[in-house]
Amino acid sequence: MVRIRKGPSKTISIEDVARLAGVSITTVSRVINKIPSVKAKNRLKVQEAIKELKFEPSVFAQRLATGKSNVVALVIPRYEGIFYSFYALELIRGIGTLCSALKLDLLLRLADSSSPLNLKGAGGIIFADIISNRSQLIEALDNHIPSIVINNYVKDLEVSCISIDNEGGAESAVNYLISLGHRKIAHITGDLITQAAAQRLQGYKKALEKNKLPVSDDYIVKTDYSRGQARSAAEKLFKMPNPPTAVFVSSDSMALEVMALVKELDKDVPKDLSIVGFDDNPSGLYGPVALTTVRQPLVKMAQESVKELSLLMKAQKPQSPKKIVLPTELVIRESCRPLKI
Amino acid sequence: MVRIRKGPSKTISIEDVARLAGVSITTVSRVINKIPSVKAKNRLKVQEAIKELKFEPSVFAQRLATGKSNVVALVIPRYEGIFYSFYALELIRGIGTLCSALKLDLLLRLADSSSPLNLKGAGGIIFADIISNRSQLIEALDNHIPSIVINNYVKDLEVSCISIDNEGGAESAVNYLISLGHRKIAHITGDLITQAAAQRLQGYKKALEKNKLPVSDDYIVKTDYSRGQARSAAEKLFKMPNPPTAVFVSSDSMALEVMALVKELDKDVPKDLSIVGFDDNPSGLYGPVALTTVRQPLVKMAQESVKELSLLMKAQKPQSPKKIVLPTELVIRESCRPLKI
DNA sequence: ATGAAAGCGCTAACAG
DNA sequence: CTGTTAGCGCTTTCAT
Repeated sequence: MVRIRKGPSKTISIEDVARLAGVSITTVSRVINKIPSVKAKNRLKVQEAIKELKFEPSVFAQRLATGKSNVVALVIPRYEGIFYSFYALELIRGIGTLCSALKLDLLLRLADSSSPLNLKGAGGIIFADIISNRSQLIEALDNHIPSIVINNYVKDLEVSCISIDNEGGAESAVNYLISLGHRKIAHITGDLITQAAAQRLQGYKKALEKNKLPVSDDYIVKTDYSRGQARSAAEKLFKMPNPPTAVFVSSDSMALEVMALVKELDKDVPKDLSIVGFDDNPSGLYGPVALTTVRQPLVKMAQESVKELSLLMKAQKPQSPKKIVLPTELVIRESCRPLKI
Repeated sequence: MVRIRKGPSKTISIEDVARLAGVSITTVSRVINKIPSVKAKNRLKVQEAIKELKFEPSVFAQRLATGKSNVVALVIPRYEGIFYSFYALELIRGIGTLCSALKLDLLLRLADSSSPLNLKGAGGIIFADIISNRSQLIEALDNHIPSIVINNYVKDLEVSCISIDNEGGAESAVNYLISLGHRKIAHITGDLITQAAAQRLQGYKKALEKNKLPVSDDYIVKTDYSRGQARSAAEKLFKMPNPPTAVFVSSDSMALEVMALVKELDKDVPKDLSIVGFDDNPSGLYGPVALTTVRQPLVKMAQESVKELSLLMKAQKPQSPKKIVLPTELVIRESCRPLKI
């Protein structure tokens, strides 16, 4: 804990402003809170006094008095596979930008698993992904703190969530491959502890099944989202007696790794292997072969969550939770090609 | 849907605890603040009451009463080249982790240029990079808010800063290339609006000069740190009548792009071009040719900054600022080779 | 349209 | 060792 103002520089308070402006502190408060019922003349005097004194109302006093807080806590699992990604940064950027636009303070909390959440002071909470920290979400809900979950469809709790149609996205990716004539389609998963990776796997299976194609466990290789494991996964696939002609990879960064490996083996993408990623990470654009991928609206999800949360925070009565699933979009570029039969 | 416990949740205050425990609120306050002078018996009663009521003191009331805050604000320029990087994520992770260990709240503020900083409530500020937001730093200093700057050596202000020896790192990279026999060494810079990129350019020049090698502007290509511009830069270099045999690139992610381009042109790293990057980004490890690079202690810098700041926040008197420059380390891998003469 | 006064929940002298 | 009593700076009835 720290002494905010030291020594002689006493904090200027609403009272100083009132004195200088020659009005009551109530009037000053009204000006601060933009309550219309203040005479224009007084309003002006107060505003001038505020400017002259460089007065800034104490958030702590305001919050004490109102019981409201405009602090948004963003809870992100301190989980390597998640945190180290294009995804996390996009999220933070999207949320950070909108928070500052809406004058909300953004509190960042890297959550280690299920340790009790420190709720003090947050007026609202955004849970980014729920990985072994479900109890924190429940705690927040129990305490009636407006909360919203993103990138995770939570169906069994009364909480708003905004997630992404991972299953649909995966399905469309695999359907595309099938439409190109591929039959031997492998899937390199992300970390299945995340809902996104699990859903993408589901989508992959679903597409195969709907097209009456066999789902072989040999063609499904699990990873932790890291490039290292993506590489091993791809190596494993290539060594198979009956290797796939196409692969759907659960993230772009892993897909790029697979692509790199293919080249090292003196093979060609898409000639020898068609690849579809997931994310629409800009990195996919730079290589010699632009990556075909599934675009997911990360920034939109982030921003929607802030908007939605700020609504919840303002609302007087508890709102009925919304469950939003954002659509994805297949972005066809150069990493796939029709299979010659 | 699972129904979460609902009901009139009046905030329980220190007074409720006092009543239940049969003591005064002062005693409760003492227990909360771990002041030893409370009889064991009372302490126990209070602790039980706290547990029973699930009481959590209001941070706002505490801060109002004490004038102290344990909130650390992290100010990051909302600057694409910076923010979209390995660097930003490492920083956030390092700072976030240590803050939660030290029970400090982390407020994230994406700063758009020089808009006035909203100081309210922060007990301390970490400025990550200073890009066109110098006025915010000065504002913080003027208000005697403990502040610390990282990744930027600010020599003309009385503020502690922890930066990285970019110049030295660059110099050692180029020296290494020279020791390998290279004479035609190019440099692809980062965005020179950042101090890091500017210092790396300086280091590059210095190394050449010390070795009596000519510094040619043609060999220095400026970028904004993006992979796209890195690619163009490399293309430009290759098209030169007298192309370089080695290139020092201001970031690993750009270096990887250059490497990719070389391969596309059916040339080889390091046979046809030696490359050194900067960052020690794990991505550099995965390709067929591991990237030689300059390791910078990003996480250490982040963590040191929190430690240092928490000291400043605790200190009663203003401390004399420390200027720390963290060393880098050349990590030799496979992307360079001796030049045949 | 404005002001007086009563809190918001907690800490910090200052007695006892 | 413990309780009483002022505030901290602001919002919010309730009068005026």
